[in-house]
Amino acid sequence: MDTSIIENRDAAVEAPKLPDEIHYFLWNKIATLELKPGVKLSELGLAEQFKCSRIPVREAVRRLNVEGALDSQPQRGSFVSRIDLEEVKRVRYLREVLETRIVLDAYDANLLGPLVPLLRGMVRDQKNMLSFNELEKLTDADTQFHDFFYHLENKEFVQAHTGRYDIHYIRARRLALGVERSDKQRYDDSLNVVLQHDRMIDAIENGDRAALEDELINHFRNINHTLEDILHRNEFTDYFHI
Amino acid sequence: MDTSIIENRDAAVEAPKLPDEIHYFLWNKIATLELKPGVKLSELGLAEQFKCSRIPVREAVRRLNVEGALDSQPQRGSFVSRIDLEEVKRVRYLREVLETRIVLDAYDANLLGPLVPLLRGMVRDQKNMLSFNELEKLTDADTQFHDFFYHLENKEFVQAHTGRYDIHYIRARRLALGVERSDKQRYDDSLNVVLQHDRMIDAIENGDRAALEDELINHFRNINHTLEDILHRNEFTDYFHI
DNA sequence: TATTCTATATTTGTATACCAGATTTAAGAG
DNA sequence: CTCTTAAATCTGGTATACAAATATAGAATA
Repeated sequence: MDTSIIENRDAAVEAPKLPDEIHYFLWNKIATLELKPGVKLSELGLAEQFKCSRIPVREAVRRLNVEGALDSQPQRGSFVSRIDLEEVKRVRYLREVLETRIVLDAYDANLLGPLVPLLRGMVRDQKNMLSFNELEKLTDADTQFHDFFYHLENKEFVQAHTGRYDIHYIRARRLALGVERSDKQRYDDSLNVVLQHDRMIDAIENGDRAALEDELINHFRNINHTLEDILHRNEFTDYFHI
Repeated sequence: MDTSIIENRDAAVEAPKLPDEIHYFLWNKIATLELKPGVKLSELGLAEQFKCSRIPVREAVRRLNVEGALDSQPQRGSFVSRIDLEEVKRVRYLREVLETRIVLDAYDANLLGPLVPLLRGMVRDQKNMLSFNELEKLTDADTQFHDFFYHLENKEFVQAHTGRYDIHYIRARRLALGVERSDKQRYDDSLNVVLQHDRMIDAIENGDRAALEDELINHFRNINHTLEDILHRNEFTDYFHI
């Protein structure tokens, strides 16, 4: 009896399938704007790049189409989608409603008061990053600051609906926060974000629920103002849809 | 990868494609429970059914996998997914937060007061359907009643995040409201729904915002109770995951 | 009878080939 | 030099074929 081969299907760590790898690769390239909106790709070219046939490539491409990252047109090609501002606005609204509710629920459950010192420390770190002009680190710290509340309420799953995986929102946020803007713009925006965090904690400390809600809603509307500013300056207009 | 060639033309010629048709057909069959959870399909069998090759079928199947409607396992087959109760609970939470906010926003904008007679008429119609035991019509009327508020606030897009296209939530709702339950159960549940609608309008009429919010939250939690009831009776246990 | 082994059938994953339509290129007329 | 037009090229859509893994049914065995 052959007992050398132990079959343990459930515990087996499945290797990522080829279409998944291709999808992941392209999604990241698109999300980071490394592949610019409007750029033309072709299934055959991708197949050569990944040294496989068109079939696995095609599966990844079709999935990217469904996700809105690619726009494939028969007999023309597959194009990196332009950023859909309406979609960004929709996601921003969802984030305003859902994340505001989660923070306020934590507030109403009296979870936030005892955490004020911890939150102050997080914002203090953010201020230090700002003073050292570590804006990349600050962006990550901002993300962590917000994730903190999701974890506090065990509502991590909601993040899937607040733009974390939305290719349009992700690219808009990158444009708004990333290296595409000038150093002064990035510093001003980052300072604004940190000051907003400070005022949120003030509201928590003061027991001012309405002020906390206002600060939250205003905070999530930042991206609207930044995008309007970018479009007003006619920067990156070819990155956007219409 | 060539990123130098930027295609500026965004032609938009839409034609119904074979994979889309197959996807739509299967999605509906699954959503209506006509294809029962756990049933095995095969790409080749579907290809024969649709009189085409496996390629278009495969595209539809892969998309259904991403959407959670199918679970394809290599060299085993493609199985209609069982209903994921955790996913249903997640979607129910999103609906509670988002739809409650939308109705309360309309209330705060003083849009609902003048509409009380209209809302009363809708509920009166629902009561008539109930008295004539037209439960299918009543289910549609319930959907319309809720859609009314989305349209009032121009937030139709939010419906995409409140279960309208979630295959697990849709099937759970169908089990909870549909012909799978006994006539008495369906009548009792429907009566409960209509009475809840009535109490919402009462709260609007009385200017009792807190009561409106409570009724809304309670209303969206109905499905939890119904599903617990179904599982407690050991009905349709093979429809659910674990 | 119950269990194990084996040949066969089934199913998904992938490669290759071909098609139809759109685009690009280049030749030719004015 | 510009415009027209037809051939060449590129691209996604589909069909067929094969490979690898799994399931199934029947035979062989204890």
